[in-house]
Amino acid sequence: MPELPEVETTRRGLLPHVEGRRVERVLLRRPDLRWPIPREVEELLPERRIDAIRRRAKYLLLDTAAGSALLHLGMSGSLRVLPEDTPVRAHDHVDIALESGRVLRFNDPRRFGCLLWQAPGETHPLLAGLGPEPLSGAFDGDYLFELSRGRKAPVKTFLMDQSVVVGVGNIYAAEALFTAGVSPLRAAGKVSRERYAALADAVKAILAHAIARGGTTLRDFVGAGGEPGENGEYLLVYGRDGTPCPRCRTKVRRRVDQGRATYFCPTCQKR
DNA sequence: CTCTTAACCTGGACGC
DNA sequence: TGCGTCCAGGTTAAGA
Repeated sequence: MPELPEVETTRRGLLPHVEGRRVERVLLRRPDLRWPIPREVEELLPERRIDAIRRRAKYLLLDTAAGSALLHLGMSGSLRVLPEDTPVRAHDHVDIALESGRVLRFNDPRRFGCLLWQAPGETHPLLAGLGPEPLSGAFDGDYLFELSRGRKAPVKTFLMDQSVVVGVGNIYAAEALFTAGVSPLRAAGKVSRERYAALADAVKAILAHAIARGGTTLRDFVGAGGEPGENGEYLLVYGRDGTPCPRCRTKVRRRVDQGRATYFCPTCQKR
């Protein structure tokens, strides 16, 4: 579920409640999510102050002097700040209780998310090899153009490859390709420099707008205060097969490519 | 290297 | 009401 805007929305919602707070205790209701939760989470996090909450790609890092808790929301995860006596619901897997009387609660029905640990000064293997942040200056059309030469895989797959650029998932890839007028099925290596410039601009604009609207909620996602994101109402093609293209009124098409549903306008996206 | 596919897991929607 | 099938925002591991 959560792509960059949803993770960033979560980070911003957690910030005022979590940053600078001391952890009182950690409660694991199961020993694993996608992977086993390392012992450092239980052993090193309690009594530590959370100095900062950072986002890298779709990961959140809770920084302490002893190291950083590394979280990923997977497809269905959410992190909320709640009063500590809030009743537990299904799939509430982890509580990080704070001295403030509130609890940071990790809920994840499908358990594709993870909670790992990064030692001070180290880079977790999952963070090594990630591409640039899409909202940074390191990401632009020329970067995409140069990196894509010779690539035969579809440009949508290329755009969702976290070693190419981070944070773009199935929803925002479809939206950006539509906005840039690029066919999701075109080989990445066949897209022109001009189209990549438009695509990079579209990625930046679409992600920034989605963050401003608190992310997209299709099913599970809620922000740190439990509120759904409002960006779903602004999607142009994702999930809208059969409805008129907002630009030319041709019916938006859905097809499955590389095992993922993709949505596009066959008239507007030919390049 | 690049690319493709299966796998992980649960729940909701839909057809019969 | 119940059951089978398909689908879902992500990522990795394994194989070609």
